[in-house]
Amino acid sequence: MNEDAADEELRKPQTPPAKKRKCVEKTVVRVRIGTELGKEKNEGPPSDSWSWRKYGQKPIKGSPYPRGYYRCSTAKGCLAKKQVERCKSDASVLIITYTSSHNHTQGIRSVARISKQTRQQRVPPDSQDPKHPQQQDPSAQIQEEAQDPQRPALEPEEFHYSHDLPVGELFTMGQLDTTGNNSSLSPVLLEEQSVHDALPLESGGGNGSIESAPTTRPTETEADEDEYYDFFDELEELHPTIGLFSYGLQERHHRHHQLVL
DNA sequence: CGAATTTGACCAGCGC
DNA sequence: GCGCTGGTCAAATTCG
Repeated sequence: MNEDAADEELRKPQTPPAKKRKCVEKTVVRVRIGTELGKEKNEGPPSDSWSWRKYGQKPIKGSPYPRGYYRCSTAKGCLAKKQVERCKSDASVLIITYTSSHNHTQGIRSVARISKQTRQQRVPPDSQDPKHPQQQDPSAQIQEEAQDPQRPALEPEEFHYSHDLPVGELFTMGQLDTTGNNSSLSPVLLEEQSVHDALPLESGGGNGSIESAPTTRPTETEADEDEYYDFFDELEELHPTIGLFSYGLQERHHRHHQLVL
């Protein structure tokens, strides 16, 4: 009742609805997935801590893949939205654009456990079933949750989770224009880009490693590469979540190595 | 049967 | 001012 009314109010405000293309807080997250996923649908909506309801899909000019529009359905009246599309240059990369903020909180934090399972099974995240959009892609979940700037007030636990991970080598944070034209960034890297028209990126707060982390690794010999992998294996022993990250990074690293060769 | 998804139409911002 | 494009709505359809 009230919620419906509130929802209607939110959807039919006195101010223009959210059709504005400018001055919208956006956060762009790139998530590497498998390539098989896209053969049936645009993409399996990557999971995160919220429920999303799809309300539209549009073909995007210049991209062979349509863009899906999702609205947060976790809480009624939540204005959070996200757009999911595939990178036109790399179909295995999902580009998720978050807009607006959640007006609620939700704590689902079991990444470490998931990551361990993922490693053990060696099942690539692309095996997710498009029919089951939620809670399917732990790596995507991590990568998405590593940001979430639209969260109005991070709970201490969430804050710890989001910033305590040494994800600097996985994420490249930076600005990009709202067209998503970020050709200056390496296509083989998972990337997280915060586009805050009003809010500058947080560079302090102990997570400076993210920004200062290298976006590309120096050329390595095969011995170095083995050592590199061992490093991640050890990391995983120390921290399962890191291990999950390392898995993705190893994949990328290997790919990069092949490209170099 | 209710909820979620699909899909075409409509609307408004933006570039030329 | 016009056309293009992106974003949203809402009816129809599908799914659990």
